[in-house]
Amino acid sequence: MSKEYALESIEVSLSPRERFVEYLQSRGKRVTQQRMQLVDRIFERHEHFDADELIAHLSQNKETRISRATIYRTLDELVDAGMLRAMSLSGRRVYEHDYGYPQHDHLHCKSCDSLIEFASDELVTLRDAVAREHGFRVTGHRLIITGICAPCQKKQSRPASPLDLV
Amino acid sequence: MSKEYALESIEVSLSPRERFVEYLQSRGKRVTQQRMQLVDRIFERHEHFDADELIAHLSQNKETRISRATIYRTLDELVDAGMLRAMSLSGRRVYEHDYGYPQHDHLHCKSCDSLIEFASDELVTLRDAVAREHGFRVTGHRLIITGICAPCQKKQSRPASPLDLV
DNA sequence: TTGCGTGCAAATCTTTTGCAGAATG
DNA sequence: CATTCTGCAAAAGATTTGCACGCAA
Repeated sequence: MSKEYALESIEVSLSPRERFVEYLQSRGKRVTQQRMQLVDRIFERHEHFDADELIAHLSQNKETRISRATIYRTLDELVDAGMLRAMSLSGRRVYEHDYGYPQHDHLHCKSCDSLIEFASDELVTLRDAVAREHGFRVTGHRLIITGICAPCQKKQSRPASPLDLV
Repeated sequence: MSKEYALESIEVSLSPRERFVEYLQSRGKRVTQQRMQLVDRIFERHEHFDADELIAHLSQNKETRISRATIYRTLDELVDAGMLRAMSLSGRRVYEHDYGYPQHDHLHCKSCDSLIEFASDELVTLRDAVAREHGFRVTGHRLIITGICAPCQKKQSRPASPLDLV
């Protein structure tokens, strides 16, 4: 998974933890240890991750050993809360921050599987224009540009993953 | 899955079947009944489909009963041949024609799950500009705009599918 | 105290794979 | 005739679910 960050984070008034607590309470859901450990862990640093990576990291520490089921359930809640975005890459669900982080899209390298972020206002303008033509009410979008990143071009085309699924 | 077509098909010199045969032969692969029945069926009409829909359709006819495994294997070959494109929507792999059909992107309605196609040259220009800035060599892209389509807006927001996964 | 949440294991769902027999070149 | 393909069933990988018990409110 990518370790490249292309963008600066943006200012938010509540910490991710506070924001999640607010969300849970507004829905009559409980503020549990597991949920708190998960938000903390997830927003500790900005990177793309999947459920397995999260489980692997958390289970290193005896204190934060959380079951698979709970992790999947909590990830869904964070998506509902609008704090995470999910996309699927090669059949696997990948998450990224959607709280305290600006709208952006990705360049996906087929060779090393890294994700490079970029932001484009023009894209949003274009998107809205297309939607308007179709009487479509936009709630979001996802653009993934696939190809080979600069470092991999130098390394000379290494075999890419078999299925170029996005 | 969507039944809406937004674009006109484009002229191609070989029929999908001929094109696939050419591909198979160029790779020393065999032209089997199953493969031929599949290309025929798939290119019979332009729509988005997944492996299950294909299996369901084909097994209605005793003559074209093809095993799941062969269907998956052939879909991969058609993708390799550049005749189909795959994307994943809500965790399921969905295919569409990439032969005899122009480059395009989609509006995806969260309410009725339909896919509406649109083509935009500007988008390609924008894509190439972004990639150039990053020294990225583009091989393709996928843009999915999510929201609510015009018909669904009228029907008044019906509950959307739980996971807005793209 | 009253449920909601968690962990566990089993169940699902989708796609992949090993292998023996069938079909193609 | 030599292989490649296919079908079957089992395997694999990811995510979901039922249920009994524990914990938050």
